[in-house]
Amino acid sequence: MKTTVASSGLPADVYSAKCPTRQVLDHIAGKWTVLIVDSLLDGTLRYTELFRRIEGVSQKMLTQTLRLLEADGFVTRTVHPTVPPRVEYGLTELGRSLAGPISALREWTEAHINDIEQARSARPADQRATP
Amino acid sequence: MKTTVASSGLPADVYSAKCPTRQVLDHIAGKWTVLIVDSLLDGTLRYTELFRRIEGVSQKMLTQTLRLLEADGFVTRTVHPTVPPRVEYGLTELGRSLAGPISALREWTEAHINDIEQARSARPADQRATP
DNA sequence: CAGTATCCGCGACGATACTG
DNA sequence: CAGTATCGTCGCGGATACTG
Repeated sequence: MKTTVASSGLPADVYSAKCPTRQVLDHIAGKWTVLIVDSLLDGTLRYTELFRRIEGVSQKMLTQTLRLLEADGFVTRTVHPTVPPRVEYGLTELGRSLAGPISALREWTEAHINDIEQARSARPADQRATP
Repeated sequence: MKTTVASSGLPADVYSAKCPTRQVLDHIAGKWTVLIVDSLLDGTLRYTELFRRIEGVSQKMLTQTLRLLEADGFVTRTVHPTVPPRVEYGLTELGRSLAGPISALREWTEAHINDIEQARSARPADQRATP
């Protein structure tokens, strides 16, 4: 099924540099995006919970990526006006739909890591076709 | 199913900063990776064919990403010693296995672009929980 | 054709400090 | 707790030119 982009009337095509799908792919394909969306699949999490769960992320990148995901309509941000403040992040319906492919990518990586490490160590010479 | 990383004996976990799966995720989650792997799903392509198909990629990034995918064992590079040279890129078995989740991501993006653009324009105010 | 090689700007990203 | 704000760097990535 081919989708037509409503705003432009052109077909959706990530191979086209000008197609808005390309920019969305850039967002989705970020490493922090994968880890955040996958984290929220099991339920909402607070800012600090995300921060601790995703090792190596800086506050800046976590906040930045969350804002981006919010703007794209993947993530909800709920502020509880308590003191101290409590902010819950969760997935929208659209976000849950995205979480399928995203989690598949994480699972694939964890499942095939040994194949990959083996390929890296057993670096073969260039294959040369015999004419 | 939980995978154990052979080289370290630790469980595979992309949330751990030191786990090799994290680095692999970084490679896989690159935008050019998605477009290249998805392109090769239908069969081998020559360098120039990839270059023309993936709008906006520079020679440098195309070559660099191809080398990375080759080192990780996802892509084969076959040089035909003709003149002019002919270099064919294809997927390994591991690469074809990766192409499933990757293509799902591309398809999801193209299918949901209108939902996303709608979410972007209809930027709602912060949801505030009523205490 | 299928790449290297080189230069370089600029934004991604991390570290640190501060705040409602 | 959940962020901003600010600064500094580092390497991503584009542009251009050259080669087997």
